[in-house]
Amino acid sequence: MPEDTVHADTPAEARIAAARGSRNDHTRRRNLSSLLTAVHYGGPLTRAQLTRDTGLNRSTIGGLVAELSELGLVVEDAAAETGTVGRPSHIVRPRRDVVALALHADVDALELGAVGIDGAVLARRRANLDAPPTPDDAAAFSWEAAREVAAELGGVRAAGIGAAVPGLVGIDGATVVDAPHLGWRDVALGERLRGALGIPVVVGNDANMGLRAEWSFGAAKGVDTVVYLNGSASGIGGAALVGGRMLRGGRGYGGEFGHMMIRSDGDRCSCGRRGCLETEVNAALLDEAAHDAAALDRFAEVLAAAIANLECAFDPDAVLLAGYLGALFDVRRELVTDQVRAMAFRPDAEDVVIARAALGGNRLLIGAAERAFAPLLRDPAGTALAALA
Amino acid sequence: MPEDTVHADTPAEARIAAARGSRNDHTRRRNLSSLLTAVHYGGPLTRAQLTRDTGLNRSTIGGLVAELSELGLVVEDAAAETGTVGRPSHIVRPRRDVVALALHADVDALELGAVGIDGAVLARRRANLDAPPTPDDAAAFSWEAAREVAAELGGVRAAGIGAAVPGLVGIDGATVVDAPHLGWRDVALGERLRGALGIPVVVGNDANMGLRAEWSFGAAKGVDTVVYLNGSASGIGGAALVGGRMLRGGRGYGGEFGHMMIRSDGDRCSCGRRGCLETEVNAALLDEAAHDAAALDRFAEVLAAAIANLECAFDPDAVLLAGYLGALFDVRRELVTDQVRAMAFRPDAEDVVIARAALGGNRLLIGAAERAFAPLLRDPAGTALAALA
DNA sequence: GATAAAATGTTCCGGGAGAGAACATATACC
DNA sequence: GGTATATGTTCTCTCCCGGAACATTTTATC
Repeated sequence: MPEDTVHADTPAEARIAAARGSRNDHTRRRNLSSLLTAVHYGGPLTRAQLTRDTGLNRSTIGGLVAELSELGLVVEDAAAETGTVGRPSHIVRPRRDVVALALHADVDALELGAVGIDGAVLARRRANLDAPPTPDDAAAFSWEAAREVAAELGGVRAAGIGAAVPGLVGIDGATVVDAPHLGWRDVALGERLRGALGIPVVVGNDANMGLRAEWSFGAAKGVDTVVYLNGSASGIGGAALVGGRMLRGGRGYGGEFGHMMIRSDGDRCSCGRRGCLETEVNAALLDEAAHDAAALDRFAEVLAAAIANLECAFDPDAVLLAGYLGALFDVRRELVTDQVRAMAFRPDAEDVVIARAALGGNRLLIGAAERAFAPLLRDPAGTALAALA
Repeated sequence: MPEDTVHADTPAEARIAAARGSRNDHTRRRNLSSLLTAVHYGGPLTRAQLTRDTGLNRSTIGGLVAELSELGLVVEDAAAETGTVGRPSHIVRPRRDVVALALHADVDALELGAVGIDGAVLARRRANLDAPPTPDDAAAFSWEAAREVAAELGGVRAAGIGAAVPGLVGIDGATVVDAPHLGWRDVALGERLRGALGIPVVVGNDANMGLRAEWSFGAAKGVDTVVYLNGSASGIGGAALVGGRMLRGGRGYGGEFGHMMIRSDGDRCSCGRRGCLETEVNAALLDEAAHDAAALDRFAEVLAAAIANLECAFDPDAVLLAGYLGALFDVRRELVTDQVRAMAFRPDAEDVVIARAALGGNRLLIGAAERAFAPLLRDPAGTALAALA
């Protein structure tokens, strides 16, 4: 074997899963997780539906729902009118007072929201800024805004806080490795927020969280394989969902499609290379060309080339466009679609749906909250909630 | 929401996993799977090691190993000398008479092998061809070669057969959608082989199976996130392992990095686009330039650009090069490595290992067999083996 | 060479978890 | 109002793992 053969210190995920033995109580945990996850994504569901969806026995579902109810995570309503024969089934719904906080740190604003476990944004605070925020600004704002939001909502319990940042975030979900537009390098934002708020923190790249939101409640709800491109003031962010899992990468830097080379003789990019997607189509260029049809056509073609390349690599079920790329797509929908299909080299290219993202201004808050909810969804009985005074 | 919002008919994998309830016997299945998987990847292991690795109780391991032994999947040897104090632990090893067949259909040859569950290629048959094989050729050869191999080995039991094909294979793992170099389109190879051999069949893209082999037993053993590029007579095949899972894509066509655009003003490719990696570096060009140092440098730079683009998208732990790309890398190792690092825009670029694939001529047979073994590894007690006369 | 210590195999019992049967309950339909 | 249908509830059974107690086998020590 070559000397530079790679061997993992820790076995790959698949092997960990294989290696870890399964004990009897794992079954319970998993089933509790199944139910909470089901009502999280699917909204209020009857116990009968849960029985069918999970394949578990009625009696088991009864016990599980009772436990989730005792944990204060769901409530059971009496059945509404069903329209069908037979005893009506209880309706299980996630409790709205179980929330996650979500912070979005952007170049020109800080925003914090409280998101219910049903995915609804319940309250929000925003601070518009003249200069990019420092990590201290972010922590101070979070503390203040969290207090206000908690007061507004009154007696909610939080699973944690998710923070969306325009930049590279380490695989640890805590360190902002490089956020050039904020001027942050190697910032331990996780620790900072944890210190300020005293609840679990998870930090992530904004594009990743945007896609997560769209996958959970938006235009790509439940789709297995999705490529996502977001155009914003801080460049083009990318993310991908592969087989139902977020593409993370070895260090957490996966999905940086903004620096995909799209024109080998293009302009020099801030990253040092030439013809990156982000230098070929960006906010400034689009603003300049707002009423220049030919220029818009050109940009649309560049976007189409990028999408074609990504389809090549990922063979996605859907490609989602957000921010100014979504706007560009809206005015050049046919051109983009046709170009992508013309450039696709594989069969069934027309199966790939290209669409604009759906969730608008709530997207990042929802996505960040989703990540904060994740541990609770994985282990409902073993994850503590913090009372938010 | 936009009209073209995508909604999956079947929920994404993560949601299926969440939705499917877990029953008590799943625990047993999972633990049997853990043990068989452990000895499959890790070779002979003592029961004590299995106890430590899985975290299960001694007594439980005893019962599980006994069941695997009764199923004829593993044998227990008396302990060798241990050198440590205490009663020596039994050694559990996978039984070599449990095999998978593997077929590689290439433009100029058909090859079939029998691979033990320990990953060793036990026997093989090869037929060199003047013209690309037809599906009938492949089926007839497989039948004949399987008989010979079975006779040579005497009384083995097969989990199934995996077939590696240079082309697009549908997500069903049975249909060759398009293999241009073989001239196959929409060929139900799975059915054909199943009819000929009467054992379970799984068909896959050759690059995918190559990467699987390298991940299981080769240069990327156990690494979580890997990008793989293979140069062969039938072009450049690509594959990626993302978070320990093979990148499949929505239709099964993921990882076609050979058609990634690398020079926007490049030559026209057979796929209709310009400047695909596969047209910029290929076997014919390399042969021509075999002794032209400047040309080799150019090719190395093209390869580096491709790798940089892929690192951007995937942030892999390792990049593996096989076939003529591996050979090119061997003679221009430093140039490729330096160029990739110069073009990488993110921190820690030097963490990414670029290496040549390790398994040589056994790679595809091992990878195809791995896929055939997968169902058995997932559910040792519930998967039947076929006696190979 | 006998004894102690250490590590592992083996056996048996107990507890947790879901399946399923039997019964109870609530609705629609006739 | 009675019946069919669907669901909730309760109880028992089985499966599976953990853990304790004991047996076995090796090394270390006197």
